[in-house]
Amino acid sequence: MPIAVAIVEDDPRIRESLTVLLRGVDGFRCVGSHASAEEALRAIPAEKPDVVLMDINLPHMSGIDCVAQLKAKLPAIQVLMLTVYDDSDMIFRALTEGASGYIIKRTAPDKLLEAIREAHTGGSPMSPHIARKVVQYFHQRGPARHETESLTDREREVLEQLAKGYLYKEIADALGIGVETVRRHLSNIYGKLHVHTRTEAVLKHLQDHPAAR
Amino acid sequence: MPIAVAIVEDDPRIRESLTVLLRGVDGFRCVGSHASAEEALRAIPAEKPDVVLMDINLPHMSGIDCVAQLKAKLPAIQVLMLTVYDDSDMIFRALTEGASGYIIKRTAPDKLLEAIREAHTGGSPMSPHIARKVVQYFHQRGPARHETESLTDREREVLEQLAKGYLYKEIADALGIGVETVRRHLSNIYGKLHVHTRTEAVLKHLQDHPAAR
DNA sequence: TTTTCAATCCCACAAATGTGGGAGAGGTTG
DNA sequence: CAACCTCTCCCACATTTGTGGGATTGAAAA
Repeated sequence: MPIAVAIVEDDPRIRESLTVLLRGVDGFRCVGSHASAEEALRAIPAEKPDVVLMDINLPHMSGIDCVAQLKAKLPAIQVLMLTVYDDSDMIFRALTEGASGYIIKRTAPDKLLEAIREAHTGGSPMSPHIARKVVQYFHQRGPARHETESLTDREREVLEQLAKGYLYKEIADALGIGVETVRRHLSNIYGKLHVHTRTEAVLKHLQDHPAAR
Repeated sequence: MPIAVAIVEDDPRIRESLTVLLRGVDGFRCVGSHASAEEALRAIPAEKPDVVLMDINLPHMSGIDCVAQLKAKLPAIQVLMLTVYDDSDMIFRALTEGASGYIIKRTAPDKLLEAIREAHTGGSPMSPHIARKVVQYFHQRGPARHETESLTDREREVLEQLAKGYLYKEIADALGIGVETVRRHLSNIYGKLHVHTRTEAVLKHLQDHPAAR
């Protein structure tokens, strides 16, 4: 069963060469190619591709906005961003909007085909240079200080609720305890973390738990 | 000029097979292989490898702590985590501690060599499955809502300070205005963001500015 | 010009938060 | 057993934060 691929790319030459590439290789099927985000949004739901190759720089609506709308309609679809830009902001925006991978355009054909295969099997292919930008995001936020290590399990639960923005009353209800107890826990937590305000405690929590929200 | 590689891996068989692989291929040079993090920390500064292959699951000190100490001593070194685990927490901790890439162990030899090359040339090779975990981190935090768009420039400045955990007094000093003005701004900001507490506002800010902080 | 709006500040009141004290129940460890 | 820790709750007080009502200035828009 070949992988159904749709292309969204405004440059006719690139669009053509991608189509030809996909037609000429076993295991792939090109089910559509579109010159604009608007056209893609109209046609793709009917084409039911497994993977979409999406240029970022499209005439009216950007590829990023197109991903957002496409994923809203078809959550299961895998979108690979295909671009010449390696701007960090673009990368993060595309990823948060639901893109599965991010490939730079001058990637060799065999690598591109491999990327499509990987995206289809649940992977997230990224050009090494792009991946580095993503990794730098984690480097930049600095190592976890593990300051929340000294907290007890219960205290960690309280802190987690606190980091969601709940009031003491709401935390108490969520954990099935009294507000006074929440206040007591927080007091102890603040002491251990060497902070004096709610926001500081939340920031320390977020630093120690990158994945949490 | 071959790429100098050091290995940190406690399983003697895997360590040996990696060493043999690197010795047998042009363009690579194995400058050291170590069975423990402690041994690696002692020896690697003298071996001056370009790239370190680091197992995560080491006997005493974990590979993650080893990366942290290694990067502290030799900031320019590139560390590739090599592991069987694809636990999200492990991945994020390794990356924040300074690892450049993250490869699962059952990767084919030619892919592994390519990963080492990529790491050496400034890329960040990640197994597709690992990359997907990283991408999911961005998906999970959801698309930026752009709710802070309606804020004025000044209000955005205030919110940014707020998100650092400062007291109103400190924000006022930082911006050279009165506390009353800060309170007024915050009041307006809360109205626009439809929140009623400091923490909720900070969370919205962080959602709109992933890279911030 | 009139109107609108952002930014600045003041006041007052209510609500939420931070900090100190104490205390009892249950569990673990030496 | 005694010492210690965790979790639970109560009280009191100070501080910080949230909300409403004003008011002035200056710049930009109608």
